[in-house]
Amino acid sequence: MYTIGQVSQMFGLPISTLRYYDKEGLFPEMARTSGIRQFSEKELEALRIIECLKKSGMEIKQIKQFMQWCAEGSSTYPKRLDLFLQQKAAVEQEMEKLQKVLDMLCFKCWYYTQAIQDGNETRLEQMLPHHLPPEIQKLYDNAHDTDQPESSAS
Amino acid sequence: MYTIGQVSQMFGLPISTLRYYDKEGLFPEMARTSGIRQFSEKELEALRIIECLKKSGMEIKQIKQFMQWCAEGSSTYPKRLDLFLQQKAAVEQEMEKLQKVLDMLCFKCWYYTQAIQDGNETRLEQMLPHHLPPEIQKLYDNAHDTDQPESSAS
DNA sequence: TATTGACCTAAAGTTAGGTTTAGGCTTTAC
DNA sequence: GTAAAGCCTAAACCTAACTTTAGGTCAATA
Repeated sequence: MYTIGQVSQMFGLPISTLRYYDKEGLFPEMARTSGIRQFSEKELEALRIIECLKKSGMEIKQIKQFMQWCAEGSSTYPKRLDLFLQQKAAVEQEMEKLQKVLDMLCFKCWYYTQAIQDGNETRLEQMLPHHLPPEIQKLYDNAHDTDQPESSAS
Repeated sequence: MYTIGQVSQMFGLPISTLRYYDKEGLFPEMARTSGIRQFSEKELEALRIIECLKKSGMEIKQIKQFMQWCAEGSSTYPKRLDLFLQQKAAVEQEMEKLQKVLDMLCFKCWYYTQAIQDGNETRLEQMLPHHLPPEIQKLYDNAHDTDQPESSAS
């Protein structure tokens, strides 16, 4: 069993954040002795999951839902599996987007390296939409191939 | 030249957001005719960069700084290059963190698939910290190897 | 002529995820 | 016995990034 101060140290989270999570219902089964929170191994694992789900883009309210399912027992295994499958897909999509962002950033790094060498952007502007060096063209095209919410058809 | 409504359509962004970006100084050189904003190719590329930098975790204020450097001319090429190098490193780090998140999610998917088959978690709890199947153990270890802000030494 | 649609501004409102403040208990060190 | 540490609550406050509201201009269409 750990106090809130110990858990704060272990996870590098402010005490106020831990209390906030508790108030939001993220530790539905946490014990108390004369008002003082008792973090057990169960709450530590919950905290690991909370950090994971937060980074995966999930909101506190949905995480609360999950923690309640955990408290409800084995009948909610399928719901919990679904949730993790969903978040897995969401993170995979997020990583694809970040790869595109990275391509844009790499392109810009190349671009400004050239601009510094040339002292201006005239040569670059001439190469611009389609006459870049092959490797750079790939980055540029990937970064600029907008996957907009198309209106398409008709 | 495009109107704000056209740009809103093209990028799938609300008009209010475009006006907000303008008010925050993200289009320092945008033209107007009798009060009406004229988005040129320059502003469209700016918008692509804005979306990229935002996804890379940068705040509006910092993006404004960058846009001002662009308006200042060739003397700011080195600053702009630095900024992109920095953001590139930030995104690479973010992707590493997301990979860890993904490992945790994959582990949990496996875990609940097993739990559903077994009907309970007793078998899983016995395997738990170190006796998981090799592939799963990797995921678990990677997800649980906390890179906390250690106090270390002494 | 009047009404519709697309643009404009300034200012107030919203939301999530915390953080801070103010006041209070309880236990251990001097 | 008193004061410093560590715990508690409720409620107010904060920030970023938008969004909404209220009121106004202007051009083209019915």
